[in-house]
Amino acid sequence: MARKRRTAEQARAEIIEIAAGLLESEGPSGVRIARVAEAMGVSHPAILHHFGCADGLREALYRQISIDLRVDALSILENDPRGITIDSLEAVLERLADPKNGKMMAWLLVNGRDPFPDAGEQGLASILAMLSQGKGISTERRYKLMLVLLAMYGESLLGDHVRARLGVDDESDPANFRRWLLRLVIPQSD
Amino acid sequence: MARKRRTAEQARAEIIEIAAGLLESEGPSGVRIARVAEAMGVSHPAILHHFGCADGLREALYRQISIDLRVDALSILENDPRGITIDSLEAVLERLADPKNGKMMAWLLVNGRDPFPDAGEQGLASILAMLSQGKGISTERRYKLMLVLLAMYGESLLGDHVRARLGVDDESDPANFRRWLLRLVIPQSD
DNA sequence: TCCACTACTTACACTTTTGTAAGTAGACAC
DNA sequence: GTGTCTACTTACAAAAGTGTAAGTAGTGGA
Repeated sequence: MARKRRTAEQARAEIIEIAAGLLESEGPSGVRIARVAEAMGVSHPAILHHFGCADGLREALYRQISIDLRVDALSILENDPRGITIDSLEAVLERLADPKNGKMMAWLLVNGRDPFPDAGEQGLASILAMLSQGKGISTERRYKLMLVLLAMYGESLLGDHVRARLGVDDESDPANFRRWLLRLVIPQSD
Repeated sequence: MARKRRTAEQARAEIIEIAAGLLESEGPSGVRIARVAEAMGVSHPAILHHFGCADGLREALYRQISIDLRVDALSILENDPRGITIDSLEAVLERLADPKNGKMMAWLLVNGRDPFPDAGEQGLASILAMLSQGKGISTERRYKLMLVLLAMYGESLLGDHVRARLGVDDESDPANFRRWLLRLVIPQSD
């Protein structure tokens, strides 16, 4: 059989990427070494070669997803030359609220994983600083931060479902909702 | 072997209850007919007898969980003789935000299930009425409702994780947060 | 060009999970 | 009591999923 040879690093990355895709498209039962190997076009022992055992792959997938979820959103803050602005915050919220994140997050949670493992607190801390405007953190401001985070994670998980129940099918509603929320918690941001 | 005989209805209810318990305590891999049968003290074909196949059980479990999630919270509104009050709303939020719901919800979502299937809109509609105070529903008020719902579902799913990241370990914090949130969206409720 | 390394293959074995066939026993009707 | 119904049992079979052993084929270095 024609064989494609990757570096170990490439292979591991590709396997995880495909496993993540299967998780999203087929649900948890798509994350099996035989299924992943099939989707990737390799034999299933090739997967075992790189991850040791089936749970090894899942473990690596947990890690990668939790990293992606964070990096994806926070890289915006780090890369915006103007620093933290209302616009960049809004972009962060958009990423946080992305329904694609929802399924991944749900998988982590239902498997008892911490969705925020051992990362630097950079992201939360900087948002916090924005909200507290250098005056030190009050309970009020912390609640605002939690509200925004929980609402956006809630949005990613079941925003579409809630809108369906409320009979809303305006495509721009999620964006409007995010903007409304930012103005609610940062009043001077009109 | 000593045999306990239930009605078909009782058996199905008991099986689902035990399966739900296993889902919470052992995660998705606990929901297998052999495991459920063991926990219930029957042979595994007994499960198949009532649900046809393994997926039949899971399907029934999806249904039951989505019903329970709703009924649990909304029965408070329906049973409170004073009608909808700030206190009863707060009790609803507490139920919505219960971490036990989180795992169940996550399981529904990661398996592509609608967490709010085909139920009467009673619950949401009555909360909506409370927020709109009979004046008809504005976008502002709908956003407030969505904010509360999404934040509380977010809380149920990962409130504890977010608090851990922010270094909060005050046990009464979730309750305080809920009260703060209600005052934020219903200003006259101090 | 040869060699070492290892990403990958095929073939097989094992375990886990699901499903089936046939029969057993508890409850209810008469 | 006798009989019918069906919730449940045991025993077996099939399938799915995982893991192992041994060998093959790319790739990079000498």
